[in-house]
Amino acid sequence: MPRDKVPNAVVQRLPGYYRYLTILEEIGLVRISSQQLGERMGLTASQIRQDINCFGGFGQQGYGYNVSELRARIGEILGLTRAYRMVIIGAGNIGQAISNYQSFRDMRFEAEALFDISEEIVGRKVGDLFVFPLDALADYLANNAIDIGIITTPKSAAQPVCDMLVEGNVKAIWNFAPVDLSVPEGVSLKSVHLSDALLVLSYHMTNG
Amino acid sequence: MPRDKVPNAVVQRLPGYYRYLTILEEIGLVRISSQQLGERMGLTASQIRQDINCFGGFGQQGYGYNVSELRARIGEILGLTRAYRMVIIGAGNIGQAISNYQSFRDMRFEAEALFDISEEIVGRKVGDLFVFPLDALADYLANNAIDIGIITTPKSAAQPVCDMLVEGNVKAIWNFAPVDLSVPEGVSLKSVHLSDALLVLSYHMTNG
DNA sequence: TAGATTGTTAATCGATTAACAATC
DNA sequence: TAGATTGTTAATCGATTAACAATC
Repeated sequence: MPRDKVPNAVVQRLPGYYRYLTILEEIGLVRISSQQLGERMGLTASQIRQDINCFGGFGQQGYGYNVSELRARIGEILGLTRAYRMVIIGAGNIGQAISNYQSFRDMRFEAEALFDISEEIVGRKVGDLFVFPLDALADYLANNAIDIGIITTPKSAAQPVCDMLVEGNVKAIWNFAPVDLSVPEGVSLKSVHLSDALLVLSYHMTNG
Repeated sequence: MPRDKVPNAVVQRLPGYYRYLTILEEIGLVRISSQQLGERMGLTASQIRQDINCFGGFGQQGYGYNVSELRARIGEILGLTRAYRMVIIGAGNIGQAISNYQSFRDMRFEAEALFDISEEIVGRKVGDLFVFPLDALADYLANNAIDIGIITTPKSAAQPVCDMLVEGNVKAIWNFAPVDLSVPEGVSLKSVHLSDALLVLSYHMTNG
């Protein structure tokens, strides 16, 4: 039912919808109109109806949307109907932070192993996860169907690690190293440049 | 020279320009054309010229752009001509990761103190930073001109902490708690919802 | 039924791309 | 000078908003 050229702008907003609808469901709200949802999320009612209608009519005229149903549908569209297995390469601060992030687990994005090259940390545990040597990564990927590889290594290691992940049939890569990686067609890649946000803040502090 | 209604899309790309130009300068490249820069960054030459011309003509016909000069100009526009003082509220994994992030320091975004409520961590050091009790935040802000407050607390604490930061005259807030905060006019706010990126990845893995 | 609100088409706005004269 | 590449205007594309008939 999805597909059919969903505009990129809409895809980027889906996680926000899911987040808000989860909160609304938690507080026990049963129905909501595009108008009300728009006020909370800072979008126009019109835009919300347009967005949702990319995927078919989940609403009911004169009533609005059923919160739980809409949340469930958007969850399906986002692919949240199954668990995702993840490994993290780089057991530094960011790697550790991500491995412990509760909200990922709540949505069944499950980090199951850390890999690093540092003698100091290999063999230890971080939270409940073992830290394996990087040398063991290829084998691990060969024996486990990992969906997502998360790269939190320094710059220089990022592309080689990325290649190992691709070789090991990972379907998506989430990169925190401040480099732009190249992946073959068919592998999804999302790079996070944390400092970009700081630069936008300093831009706004400086100008207007 | 800046201002004059710089489109938001352009502002969002400025950190990327700065990042690429820094790399190009490091490898010793002296000049670059919009064509070449576009190939590296995955943008069209036309877009690059449009973007740069929001701020005035830094290029030279028949030659292109001087890498160092263009980088310096964009740095100025982004407000990187001075240091920014930062505090981090929440000394958990993410707070610690951010306090240690070398690339922030390189651009003179300087975290100088952590605050937390946990007895266990208050009074300790994380890297070179002291962890102060949250109670000490108001005083600290009164006695130090802090530019940026970074919130890495749990959800429930985020809005109260945000209010304290605003009260203490912080100019910008960078929020990692998974809530949408409200700040008065004049304070910049950037919320990072880390898991959104995972959801976009699972969307792409699921659909096409 | 009458009132409310969706689904959807049309109008507007903003951002990207194309084109080319200006000029180094 | 001739060649290259910018700065800038015009054309296209995509995304947002407005409007309203369909319908619950």
